[in-house]
Amino acid sequence: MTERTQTLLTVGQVADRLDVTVRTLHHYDEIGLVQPSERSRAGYRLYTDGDLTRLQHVVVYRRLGFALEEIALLLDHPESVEQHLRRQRAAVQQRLDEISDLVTAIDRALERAMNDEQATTEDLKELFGDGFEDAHAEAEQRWGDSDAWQESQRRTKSYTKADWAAVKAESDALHRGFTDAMDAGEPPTSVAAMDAAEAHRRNINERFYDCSPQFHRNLADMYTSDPRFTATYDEIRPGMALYVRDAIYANADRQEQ
Amino acid sequence: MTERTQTLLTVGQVADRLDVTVRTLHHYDEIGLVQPSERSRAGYRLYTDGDLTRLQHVVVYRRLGFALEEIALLLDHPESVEQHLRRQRAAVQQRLDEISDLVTAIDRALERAMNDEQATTEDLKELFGDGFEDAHAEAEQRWGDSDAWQESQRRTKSYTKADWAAVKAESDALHRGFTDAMDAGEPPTSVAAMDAAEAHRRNINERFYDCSPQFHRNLADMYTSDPRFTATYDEIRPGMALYVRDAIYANADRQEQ
DNA sequence: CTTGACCCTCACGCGGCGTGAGGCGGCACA
DNA sequence: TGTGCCGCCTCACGCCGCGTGAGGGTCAAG
Repeated sequence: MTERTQTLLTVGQVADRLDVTVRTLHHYDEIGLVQPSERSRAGYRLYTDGDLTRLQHVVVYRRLGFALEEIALLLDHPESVEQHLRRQRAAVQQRLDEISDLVTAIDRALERAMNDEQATTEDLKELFGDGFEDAHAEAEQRWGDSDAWQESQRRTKSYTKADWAAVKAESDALHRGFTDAMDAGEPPTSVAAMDAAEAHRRNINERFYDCSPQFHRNLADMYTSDPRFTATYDEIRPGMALYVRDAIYANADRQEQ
Repeated sequence: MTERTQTLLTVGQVADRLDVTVRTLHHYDEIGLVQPSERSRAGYRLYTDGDLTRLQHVVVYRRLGFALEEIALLLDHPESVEQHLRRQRAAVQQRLDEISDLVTAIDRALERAMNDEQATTEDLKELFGDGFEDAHAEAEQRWGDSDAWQESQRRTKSYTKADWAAVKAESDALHRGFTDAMDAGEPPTSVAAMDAAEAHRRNINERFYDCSPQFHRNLADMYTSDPRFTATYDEIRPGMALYVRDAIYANADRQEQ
């Protein structure tokens, strides 16, 4: 018969042709996936056309996302290729879905990050007036070491302008809770006033830090002892600072039972 | 200030809540990504709410496909989140494209596998007549050890029904090459006959095995010495087997110069 | 005979955990 | 007061698909 003059290729040449690395060829050899049919006397791997064909198949299947072990199965049992392809298609389709979900998730995250980017000091001034910065600095002085302050800082750091707007709105609503009770002639010990106080406490819990009824009393004291807080409240309604303090105390007593 | 009564959670509890494994928590602790703020006297990891929050962020970013190292950066530099998100979106989008390419690639592969599944013996009978099986078996007997036969087997194993149909069509065309020359009164040594022989040789090269002009002579001998081959050819045109043999010899002589 | 481009064989590294092994701690129930 | 059992701890190796050297041989050209 004829002596087939095969073209035998070394690793480097094969690597170039099939666009894989030499290390990859070594690896496939090691695990027995594609072993060169021949070796030169010096031990060089020599790949025949047949080896190349097999390798080409491996490369294709790899691109289709098959694991090397599976590829070995496929090459040795060509009859099961179709089944495998179906399964693979399903798996890849699932990954596709996951990733496209992922893209929309990232998009949503981006949207949030863009629309609601961290509130700037400007934003806060706009919402709460010029005094905000000073008040904040002083509060830091006075309460910076406390757990409550630190937790508050941690939480509010990530507040967006929208969040702060909500805080402002909630704050206004809480004030209305008190003024409504006042205007209706209810005493600070009335249920309406206590409910307003409780809403206030819960809002602090929600937005800033854990505020127990006991701690709420401390706040209440501050509203009457610190003239700036007093002024802020009394500007809304004369006597409101005192009213709020008493309501908070009444509520704290109620809550503790 | 108030004693915040934190709810401290052990690894197992955290794992359940955030749907990660305990090992994952250990890992994050090891690499310093999320370290529990506290430990019990016995060394149990105890996670605070703050730890949980951080962990929650990690879990989200992981789902978005970030590497742990990147996540550490993101958590420590929240201002760069948007940039990262953009980059990540681009990367994920690219993967999405790749994978959807992959799906269509698999689909094409599936289509091929379905439409062109390996030709069955039935198909071959249909194309080449009932004698095919016997002829094949005998050929195996006679030539099974030869390189040419083995290479032929290797190649034709993956031939589809469509391939075999093409082989049949090519074969018919080659026969016509010879009969046309015969009908035109050209001798087997004519250029037309030699060209037909050369086309025949090249077709074998293409479809079955390396067929040198020298080896082609062996085939030619077989066409006249084996009555079944003779019959096959002579059925097309009386004297064709001989004509073909001579044309092949003439062509082989021409090719060798 | 040298040079430089290849080739070889170890053998470790990476990312993100999985999966034991071997040994305490904590809590319920007897 | 034991006794189970579950959960926690700390090593430490394994996995996949190679990347990346180190340390040394081979081969063709000049």
